Amino acid sequence: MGFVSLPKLPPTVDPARLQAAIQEAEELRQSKARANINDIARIARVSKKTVSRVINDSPLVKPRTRQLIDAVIAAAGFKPDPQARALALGRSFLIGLVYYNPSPQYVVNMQFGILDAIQDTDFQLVLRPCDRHEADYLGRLGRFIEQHRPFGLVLPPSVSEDEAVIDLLRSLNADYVRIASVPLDVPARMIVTNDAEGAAQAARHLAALGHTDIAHIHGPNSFRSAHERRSGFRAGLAESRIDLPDSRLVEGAYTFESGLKATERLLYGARRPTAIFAGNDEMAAGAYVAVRMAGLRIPEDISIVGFDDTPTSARLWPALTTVRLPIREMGQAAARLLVDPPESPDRQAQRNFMPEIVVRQSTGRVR
Amino acid sequence: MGFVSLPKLPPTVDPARLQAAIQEAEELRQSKARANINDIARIARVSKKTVSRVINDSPLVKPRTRQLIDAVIAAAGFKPDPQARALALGRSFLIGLVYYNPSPQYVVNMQFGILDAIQDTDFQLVLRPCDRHEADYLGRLGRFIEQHRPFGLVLPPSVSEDEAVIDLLRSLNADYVRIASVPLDVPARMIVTNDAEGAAQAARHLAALGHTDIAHIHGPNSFRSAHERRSGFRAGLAESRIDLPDSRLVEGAYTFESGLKATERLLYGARRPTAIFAGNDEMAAGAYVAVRMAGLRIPEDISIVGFDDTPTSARLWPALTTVRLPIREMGQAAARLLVDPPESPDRQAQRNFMPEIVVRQSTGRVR
DNA sequence: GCGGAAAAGGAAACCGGTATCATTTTTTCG
DNA sequence: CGAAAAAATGATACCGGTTTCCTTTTCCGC
Repeated sequence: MGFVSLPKLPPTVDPARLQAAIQEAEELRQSKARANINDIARIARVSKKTVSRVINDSPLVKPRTRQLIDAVIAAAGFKPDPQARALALGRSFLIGLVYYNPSPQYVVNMQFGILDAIQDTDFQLVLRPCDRHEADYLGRLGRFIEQHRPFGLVLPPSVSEDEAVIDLLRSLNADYVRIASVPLDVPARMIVTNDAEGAAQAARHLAALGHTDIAHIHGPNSFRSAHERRSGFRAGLAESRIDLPDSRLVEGAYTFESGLKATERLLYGARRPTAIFAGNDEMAAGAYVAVRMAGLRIPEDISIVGFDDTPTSARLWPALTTVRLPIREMGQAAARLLVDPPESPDRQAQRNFMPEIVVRQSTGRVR
Repeated sequence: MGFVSLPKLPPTVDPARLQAAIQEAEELRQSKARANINDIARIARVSKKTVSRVINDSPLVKPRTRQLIDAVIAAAGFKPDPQARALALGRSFLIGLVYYNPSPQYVVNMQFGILDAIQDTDFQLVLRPCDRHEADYLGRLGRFIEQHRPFGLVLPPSVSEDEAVIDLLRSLNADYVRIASVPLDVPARMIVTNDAEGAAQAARHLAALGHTDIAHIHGPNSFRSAHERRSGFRAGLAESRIDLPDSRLVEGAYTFESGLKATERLLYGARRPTAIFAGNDEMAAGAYVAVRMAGLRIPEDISIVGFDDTPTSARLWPALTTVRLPIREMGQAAARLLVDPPESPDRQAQRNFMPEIVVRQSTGRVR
């Protein structure tokens, strides 16, 4: 009769030794403010390199050893010092958010998104606003990167389209993720929003309400999003055979004031449009003021649509019909792309975001 | 005849040696990505400790030596590594902004203020939003501090009043500056705004317009600012012998929605007030919507005053009369208090800020 | 010119991790 | 069973600064 060959059990750590080590680790925790890797190594009776391997999930540690070290780490409440790791690794645990001066709502949402993603990790979010009109804005950014060696950078729209910035980052070998309305880079470095489709939805909505005389206040021509939104809007209108002549286009700067001025131009032109699609909510807010100053009503006299769905839109009266961009989620996805290891399933996370129209009270049937 | 005793010239560094060192430093700059303190020491033919002394402005370095080392540092483009300094010093160069979820406008302004102050320094701004309603919010904050040993923390109103947070910071020996409407701490750790006086200005403005039937939507009772603004407003009205009975007070939450709800309560009460003072701009924006939904006009039927002067106020229509709080400047002052050495003249900078009323179009004479 | 104090500077350890490479242990297999 | 191969671990240097403590210079009055 033969012996059944039992599957070999993984050799387990000597319980007595484990207990003793845990005991010692807990005593350490009481006495000393903060355990370091040497303490852990001493208590577990291994070298600090082995502890380092455990910390970094190296596969070269025997399960038995790992179990012991993990127990000691937990009992001692040890957390590796980010500063020391940063020094040794030659890169810090900072995630930089680089932005020009967009609407506060937008930045704040993006910030929250990134913070969601790095919650409870060693990563920290640092803010790097920069002024494109300042002569040395690239120098500033470059010095920051050389000095602090951030783990990665998130580039929201507008910065993401600045090739001078990208060239700088490449030359400094810095990791980054670009957020834009068109794929400007390899997929691993991009979060893409289909702004064109969002704008088309706005167009369909206005068309369905019977509007035919429609104007569009677009963002600066140097912004890809302005392009995408304009052409998407035009395409959406074309589906209903509505024309968007150049005379119905006004360029704004994505700011409240520019929206106000642009709307005034539209209102006092030859024929007043019955609907205005603003390139973002800020400009839509400006349009509201211009319309009111002209003594007109929203939406009875004129319908207005925005883009972004920042909290502003719900604060306006009547509440603004707008195209929702999931900014927070996008920030989260961008940060994950930086932070999660490439083979991680999270790394496969959403990289394409589809805007969606949110119908509120600023649009109505044409009279 | 006596010799005129000339003031002894400080011994100057040997020009030849200086030139040679600068030359060498510049070559280094070309060749190597990044100079470190050892390179500087070698080129200047001093020990790294002496270089360290120069970096840290120690008075124990002879002017001649300092001149030489400074020249080498400049020629080599050397900047000490913040990570390494942080490790050695046991504290990082991070300034943490800890906040609950206030209005985005407020946070963004505060962020800009802090960034103004740490511009071109090694300090970085990191964001630490926290949710007071989460069970472990103190634990999270504590772990952050123990792990990252931030240089200092800025606590805007509301967090600044949370004694549990303060106790935690004290126990962890963390440096902080509190921003609040009353002096809660030693002057070196406080930025104080006189909210009561700001609210009194609002009261005087409304009184001057002939209003006597006035309501106030105040912030949560747990906020000092709500207290200060309410009592300041009441005192300001009292100067004109106008009463602010408890029946004219409604508690809000400093949010848009709460402002809307509170205003509805006021409008549908027994007698409609002719003016409403909202505790902040967000609630004022909510009041606008409630007033509009009730079919009333601003300011003809009802005057509205806000507080903070966030960008929102100018985006409303009609533009909101509000009390301006110099949030950005306050953030700047708070960061300076943390960053500038105590004996620095900047440290004597403004610590008390006086709000100021900004009259726009949302207030008018009572009918 | 000399002794002693003060000023200036340096050697080596340290902060808390990681990397390289050699060494020890374990496994595999003839 | 024993040798070679593979796996696991450790000794030591290193990242780039600061600190401790000791040595050398400089300055001063006599």
